[in-house]
Amino acid sequence: MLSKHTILKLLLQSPSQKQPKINPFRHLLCNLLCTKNESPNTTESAELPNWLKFFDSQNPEENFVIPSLASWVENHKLLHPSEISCHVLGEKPDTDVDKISEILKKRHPSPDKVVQALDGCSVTVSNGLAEQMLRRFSNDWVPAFGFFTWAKAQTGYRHTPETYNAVVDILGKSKKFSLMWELVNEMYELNNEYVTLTTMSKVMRRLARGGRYDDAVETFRDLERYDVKKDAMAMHILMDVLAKENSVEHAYKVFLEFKGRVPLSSQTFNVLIHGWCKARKLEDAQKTLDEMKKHGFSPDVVTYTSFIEHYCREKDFRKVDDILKEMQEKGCKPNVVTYTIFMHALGKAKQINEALKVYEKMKSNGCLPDTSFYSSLIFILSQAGRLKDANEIFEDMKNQGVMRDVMAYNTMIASACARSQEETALKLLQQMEEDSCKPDLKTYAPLLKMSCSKKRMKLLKFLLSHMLKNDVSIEVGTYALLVRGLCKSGKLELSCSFFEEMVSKGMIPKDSTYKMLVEELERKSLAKAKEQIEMLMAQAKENEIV
DNA sequence: TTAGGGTTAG
Repeated sequence: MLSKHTILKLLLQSPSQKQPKINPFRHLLCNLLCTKNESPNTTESAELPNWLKFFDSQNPEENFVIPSLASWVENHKLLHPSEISCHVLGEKPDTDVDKISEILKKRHPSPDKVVQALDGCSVTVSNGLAEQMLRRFSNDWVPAFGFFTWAKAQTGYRHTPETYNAVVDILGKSKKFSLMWELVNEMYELNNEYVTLTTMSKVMRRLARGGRYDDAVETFRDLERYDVKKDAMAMHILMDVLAKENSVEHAYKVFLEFKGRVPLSSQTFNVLIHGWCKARKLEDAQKTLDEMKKHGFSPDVVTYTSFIEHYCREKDFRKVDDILKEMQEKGCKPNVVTYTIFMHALGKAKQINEALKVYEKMKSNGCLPDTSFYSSLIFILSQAGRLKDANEIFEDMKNQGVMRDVMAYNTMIASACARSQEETALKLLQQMEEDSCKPDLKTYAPLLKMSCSKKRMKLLKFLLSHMLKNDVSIEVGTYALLVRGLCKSGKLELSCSFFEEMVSKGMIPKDSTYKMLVEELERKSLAKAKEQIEMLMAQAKENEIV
């Protein structure tokens, strides 16, 4: 029989990377156990692993699961997940995390220095702690890698494949490719089951994003060196990565090279067709479609939707109608993704009434809207200035049993910020927390922008600490936003300090950002500061070459 | 892990 403590621990573990935020079912069960203060009876406890499996197999965004959940949440005063883990499991609230963060936040010049700084700090590392720190510093490879190295040396602690994968990704993101490879090799030597397709997908994606397409392909060719199978799934991932990172040509080359060795499916062709469409190479997409048919595969809803997306991008809505007609003739039903793309494009093209007609058509075809669909709808409505309608849809999502995800919240927050409605925006941020919906960078961007333009420095400070608390790591775009925003509001000193922080993290400011700041310093005759910024920029560019 | 996600500009 499992103790209550063990049950809660099980519930609080994040089941997978795919669901970094706590599954609402788990959340709910935790609360039931905590608030009722009853020890669960034996049958329930024995059943728990099965229940967990069931919960995790449910997509929390699916429609059918939520109505009952929503009313549960209404009727029970839910604790925030962090409160559960702190108070019920008797763990200290966040002090270890804060302690390490304080050390990591100081700008150390190298991972070695980070290790030195961490040495002697009395913290016991756990897997949860490591995951959180790596998330928190995921755009900051020096402290992340330093922490990782330090943790590895702690007695009684061992990194999981997940933390290894996280660091592989962080290094790849910062284009520290040789360090990244060293780590992959280390993983494999440590345990030949540590390196998986998940690991290698990250490697391939990061290489491709860095423009190293051939290296990504080479990684695939060499997969078996790490005991990872070179199967259709791996090939699809590689092709998808290449196509998404702007080289569908490489994806096609991969297809040609391996099509005789790996079983093809409609997915193989769909990846390519989507890639060609995205690259606006319609003729090639068409050719691949012909090839698909030759191999005996009929175009499916994914295939058609890729073409629809292409015509939406071209704002050729007549062609979209043609394709929809063809789908109907072939008995291929559009789904919620198809409708979302079409509606969103019409909305963006300022044809809001046409967009709403798509919504009506979808409903009449018995296709249920999902979270993403509603988010899109809210977006186009607020873009069209129909705030009341947007708000209504946002409220209605709950009643329809559809979870409100980050995107829906982000849209609402951005819309409030665009209208300088500080209070509304912050209330939404708070509501998000209560909904245990984790904010991301896009949540904060409009808020940060607003606090810069309104010269609300206290709010800015609050937001930055809020971000840290939520493990949202600041990246180039956010810094650019802060530097420009503060510069425009005449907060030059602060603007400069963010510029400096950005460079110290190895990020390269955009020329436009740099120019704006320098010109402003010039205008205010702040020669010294200007010199400092020029020096930093030169330094940043130098680092880029190395 | 085949398709949907908003510009950082006045």
